[in-house]
Amino acid sequence: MKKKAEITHPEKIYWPDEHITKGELIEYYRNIAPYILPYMKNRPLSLRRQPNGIKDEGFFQKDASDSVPEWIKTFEILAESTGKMVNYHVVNDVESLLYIANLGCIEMNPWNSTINKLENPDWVVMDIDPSDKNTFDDVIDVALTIKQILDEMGIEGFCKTSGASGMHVYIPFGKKYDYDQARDFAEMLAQLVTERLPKITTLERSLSKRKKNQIYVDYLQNRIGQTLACAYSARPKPGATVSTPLEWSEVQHGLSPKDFTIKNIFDRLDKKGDLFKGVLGKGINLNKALQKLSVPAQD
DNA sequence: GTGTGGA
DNA sequence: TCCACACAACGCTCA
DNA sequence: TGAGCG
Repeated sequence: MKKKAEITHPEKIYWPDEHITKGELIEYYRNIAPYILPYMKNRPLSLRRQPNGIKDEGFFQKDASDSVPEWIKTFEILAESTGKMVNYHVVNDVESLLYIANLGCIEMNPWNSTINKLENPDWVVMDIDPSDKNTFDDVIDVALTIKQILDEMGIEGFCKTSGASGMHVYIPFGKKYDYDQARDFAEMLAQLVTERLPKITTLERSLSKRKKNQIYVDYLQNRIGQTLACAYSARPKPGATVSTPLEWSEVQHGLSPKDFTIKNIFDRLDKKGDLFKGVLGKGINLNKALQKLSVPAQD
């Protein structure tokens, strides 16, 4: 059985403004594989496919078709709402990654948990999702406020650009808690953020009810089956941006998510390495963290 | 992006 | 043989 | 039950 992704239509234009081709996307994933695979390994994958490039709205795909090659790993999960089994792709190696990319999947969206422990996420994620009236400096302020709260709890968080207009802050959970606990923790964090930044943040999910210049702090991404763009995933956005892990010292006004692209990220990785490693670490002690928050330090 | 079915 | 066409999500939340 | 949302 040969493990070899066949690449079709490499000359097809995916980013017309930049004249970036499908072949260049495939090359990006071939080179980024050592960095991105740890965050995709053994996770069910939601595919967002845009086989006609980023100007096309594309479609989501969860169920691997019957025609999936036998060397591609898949994993069946019951979809509660339909009662049907969904056979998810699982990408554990570079050839599988290239197979998925060749389907026109620009953006990789893995679950927050792995197939051997589906109910227990590896991390909590805070999704900072600005309106188009916010500046990226607003997004930075929200990320720094989350960082401040995490500092007060004595726990470490990891920040990345989403590659689009927002940022993601990950907190390692080490498969020690379930999705309900992850969600409750994220909701509490989001609540604290809106208390500290009431002018620019909201927990209101409905777009029509949100004030125009408010950032939605989305804690509901911490549910089974929910996905976000993976660290090091390309995004179907102008400039061919990449969701890029950051040092906290870089998270300051003036930073732009457009600075990190499939063309230039490798220079950065050569210098800084994988800043997201800790996300897969042993995970926080939830009780300890919550105690620190409710009992202010005495001195 | 691919598999199909009818012209 | 060619091409038009079908098909490729889920789950929560709120009204 | 259905529309909205990510």
